[in-house]
Amino acid sequence: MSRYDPAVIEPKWQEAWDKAGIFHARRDPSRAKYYVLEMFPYPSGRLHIGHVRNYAMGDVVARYKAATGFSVLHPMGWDAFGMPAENAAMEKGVHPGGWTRQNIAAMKAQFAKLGLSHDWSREFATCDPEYYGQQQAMFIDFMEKGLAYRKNAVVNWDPVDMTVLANEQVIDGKGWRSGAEVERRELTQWFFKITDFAGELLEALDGLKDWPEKVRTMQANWIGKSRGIEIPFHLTDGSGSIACYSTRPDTLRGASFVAISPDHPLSRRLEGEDPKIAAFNADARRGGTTEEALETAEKKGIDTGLGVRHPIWPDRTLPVWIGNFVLMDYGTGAVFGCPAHDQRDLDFARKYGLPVANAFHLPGETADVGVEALVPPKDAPVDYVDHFAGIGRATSEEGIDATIDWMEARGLGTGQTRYRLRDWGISRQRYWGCPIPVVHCDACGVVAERKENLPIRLPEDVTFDQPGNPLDRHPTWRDSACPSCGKPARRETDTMDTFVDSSWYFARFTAPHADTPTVAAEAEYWMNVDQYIGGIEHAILHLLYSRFFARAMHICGHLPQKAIEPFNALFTQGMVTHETYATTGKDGRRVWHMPEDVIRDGEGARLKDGTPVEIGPVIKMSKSKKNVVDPMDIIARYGADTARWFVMSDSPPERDVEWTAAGADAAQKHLTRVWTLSDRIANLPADKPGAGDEELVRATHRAIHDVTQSIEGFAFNKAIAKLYEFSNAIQKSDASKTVQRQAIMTLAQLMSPMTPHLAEDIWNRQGGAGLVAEASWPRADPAMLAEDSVTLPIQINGKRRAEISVPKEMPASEVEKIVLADEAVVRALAGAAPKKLIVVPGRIVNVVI
RNA sequence: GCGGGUGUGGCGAAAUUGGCAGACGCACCAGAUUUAGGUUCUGGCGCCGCGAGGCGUGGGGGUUCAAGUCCCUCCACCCGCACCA
Repeated sequence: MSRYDPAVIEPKWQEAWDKAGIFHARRDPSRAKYYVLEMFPYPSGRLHIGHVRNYAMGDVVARYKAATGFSVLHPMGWDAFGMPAENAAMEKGVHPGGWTRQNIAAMKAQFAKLGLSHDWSREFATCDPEYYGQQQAMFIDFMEKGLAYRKNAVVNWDPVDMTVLANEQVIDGKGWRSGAEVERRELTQWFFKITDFAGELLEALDGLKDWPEKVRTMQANWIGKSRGIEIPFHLTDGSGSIACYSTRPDTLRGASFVAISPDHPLSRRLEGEDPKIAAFNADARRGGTTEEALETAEKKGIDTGLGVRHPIWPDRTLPVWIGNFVLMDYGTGAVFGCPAHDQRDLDFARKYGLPVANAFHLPGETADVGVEALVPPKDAPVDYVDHFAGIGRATSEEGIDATIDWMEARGLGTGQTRYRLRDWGISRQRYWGCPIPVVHCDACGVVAERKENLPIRLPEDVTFDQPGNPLDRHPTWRDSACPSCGKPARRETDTMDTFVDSSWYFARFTAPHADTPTVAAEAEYWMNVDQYIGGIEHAILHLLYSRFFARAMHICGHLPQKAIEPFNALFTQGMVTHETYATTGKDGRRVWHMPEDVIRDGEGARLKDGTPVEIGPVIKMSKSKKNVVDPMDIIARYGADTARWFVMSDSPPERDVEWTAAGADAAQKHLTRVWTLSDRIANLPADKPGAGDEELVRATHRAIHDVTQSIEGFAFNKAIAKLYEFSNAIQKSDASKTVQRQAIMTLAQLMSPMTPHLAEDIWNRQGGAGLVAEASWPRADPAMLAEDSVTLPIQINGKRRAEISVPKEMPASEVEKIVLADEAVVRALAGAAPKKLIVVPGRIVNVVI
């Protein structure tokens, strides 16, 4: 009698797969391809359980698709540039490259233990010069096509670390690392022209049928299309005009002031003339850009003393204010305020005593706005007051359309479609990123490197003992020659945002070591990614950037037209959560404890030394709350198959799943049971008489059908439930050895996408040919799915009262006879005839009395 | 504020086109095996009720022979965006 021992069988089968090389993707035009991709990890040094869930799901898809005959591409690599490596360099004095390489090696060893069907022959890290050199080549292509350009921009500047910070790295107005108050600085930065594609990126979302609705909506909101009109308001002093953008020109009658941003050119000019304005603007700029700061920020303004004429009624003069709430980088940086129909304008008007006049009323009402602005839904009819285009009762929607037409026809404004989306600033004052391949020449200006000089490699000899970008203070790296005139020139020392690296890696996997970014034949065959799997946290940035990049790559000839939407289907998996455990320390502060240090019994929990522990909410695993489990510990204790089985078993894949020791124990018990069952079947006498053979054969086909359907529908939890059912059926069966053996082998096959090692071992012990990983997916025989007889529930007035068993094909008239003769029905009818008798063939019967 | 989503036993969850609510698993209860068990096996397990029976898918209303599923309305929670004119 042997025992299920994952520690023995898992390495064994991993080695067998490796030796057979079965996960190497090969371009095979005679077969349909399937490209499944999980978002590649940042090489932090350790896998976490969320990775396990993500890759386990991808592995189910990859192994299933391979079994059903597809030529599968399932690659893996490393998103290897980024801040943590530089932080490690600063804190521990190691080199970011060495640190990253070590982490990659460590994580790769961890990956190996999971038994995933990745094609490691295509592995690369984004910090490989071979990879980022091609990225630099594309940057030059983008420059030539006008997709990459330089401009001045206001950025978050950390004065201590001396670098630009992304918005996400600014917390409460302070640098996340240094804690220094972040300044807003104007710097010349590189941008990608994603705004050129705003409309297309928005419209194409409709075609992404296999993306989560949520992600599509989030992207649509992010792109933020609006339709409006730009209206010049002429200054009364004749010195020009202020262009205001509005989506509500129908409310022009109620305009009572114009507000401009502190960063508006006019505002800047006035700063030099009026110290009070200078002070106001400086104060406004200091205000943090964090959500909290914005939410609590008071709407403040200062009267410039200037006036503008109302575009419709030129004899009316509106004051021009500077408002701290007016954004320079949306619209024109200037708005007209209509207090009656905008709450913010109303608050502002009340505060500074500006007039409030309705542009419309709700039908049947005439009262003017008080403390609450009147903003009805855009499809609700309103009665316009004294409208210049003669509009009476109309919806706001209609009012806006008519107003724009009327004003455009008279040259009073220009209809416009605008987007919130802004160009993607990619410059980072960092060492550990892809160098931007340009040089600065005193004579020629900014010049792209020659492609034959690529890759522009990062220098190895750098120090991190001072803040700022080591590339800036490197003695020789910056020295270069101008590719145009040959004179001495300086290299660009900014590197690219790491989101650039991850915006095209999926395309690079199709030809990972080519000396061009992609290879046409490979991209043509393998693109698109058929199934992409990752976290919802990338719903906007990564996925939007990738969609932009695919379009830009297509324009530069690096991807076929069909790949401009690179991900056919997207799946966002839920997180792995865990209970939290806390005690209260001497200073009254909360002390968190790791699950491995806690003994959970019944309702309570205590530390291993007996101290009672408070059980906290089930939340995403995080280092700070210490509610983490290490996948390597889990594998050492339970095996990879148990970990994989459990993270997919309890909850639907898109939902969070709670990791519990009890759940993991249960998963392992079940796998042990299946293994033992296989062992028992193997030891059955060959001439064992078969009782219930047909029943088990039917159950087998039913299981094939149900599990296949569930995997196809990304319902791994349901697939696992069906597998439980099937193994229970085998357990209870008294069929002949041949039939039981067939059933357990089918079970192994059906389990193989989730628990590949166990499946392989059972397959092998039952004498299956070759590797189960290479076997064709079983097919359900439709004849075996059809049942001969069905159990029909009988309802009386919609309540279930009895059931009958009838042949499946029995005509309704026959069923009716049986139903009317049924004891419960006879009793309920008490001699009367039913009002109605509904027979849904094969389904249900309802007797209405 | 805007947008998206979710509400089903003690818990995680199932439930083709409207057709037996609670599959499967966890926890729990009972029994058996065991020197012992945080083992294994068997059975039970929505709620109320001794029972007959009644009630049950966030609340209320509606359509239907029949509603977790369709319609109206209200509530709660979660997520995303948010001074976007």
